Amino acid sequence: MELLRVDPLTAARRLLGAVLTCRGVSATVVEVEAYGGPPDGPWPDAAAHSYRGPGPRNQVMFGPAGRLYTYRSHGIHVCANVACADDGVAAAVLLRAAVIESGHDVVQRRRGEAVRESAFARGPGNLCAALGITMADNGIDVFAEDSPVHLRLGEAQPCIAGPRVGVSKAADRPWRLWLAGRPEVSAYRRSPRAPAPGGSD
DNA sequence: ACGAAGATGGAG
DNA sequence: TCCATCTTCGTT
Repeated sequence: MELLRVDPLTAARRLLGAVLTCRGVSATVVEVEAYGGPPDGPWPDAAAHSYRGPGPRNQVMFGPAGRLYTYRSHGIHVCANVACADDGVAAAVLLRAAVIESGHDVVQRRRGEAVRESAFARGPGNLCAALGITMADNGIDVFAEDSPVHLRLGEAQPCIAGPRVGVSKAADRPWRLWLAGRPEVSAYRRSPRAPAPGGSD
């Protein structure tokens, strides 16, 4: 996908407003985080899974743009990224929150009756739970017509940037982007292990 | 081989 | 603030 063959921050901007369709649900992406870049290149990112080189878990980050990179977080949750940049360059954009456009009944069933609509896909783990994305989806091309997880890019939209959530390295780098005025965007929580704000980054 | 930390989320 | 749960990684 040509539009995502760019650095992760630019790709993140292009993914805001994109429509994700998967297993009976479609949703508009409203919050993302950029990750990656070569460790010795112009975009070194100590918080990225790719920072210490390719391995079984993160190999999709090193592949072509437009592939889904899923990983398990804390042994419990599934989180999803879209790989970006050129083939061979490790970079990806984490999908952090979305607005459900259709399939509300399906999402309510998946997330539980007590969950409110604004929290349906708030947070990367909840987003995957709502859309039915699992670890079996790792590596699929989200721009292929017959893909079970499909993405359609939208129009460029004005967005706000701030520090990434939950990372202890490069904690102040403003690589989290979101659309203004959206209640579905997750709350900012700094990692308790991150050094004091304003430290080296 | 062992232990700590982790791109989280929900409860207290 | 704490904990569930398990994989990955750094250290012994």
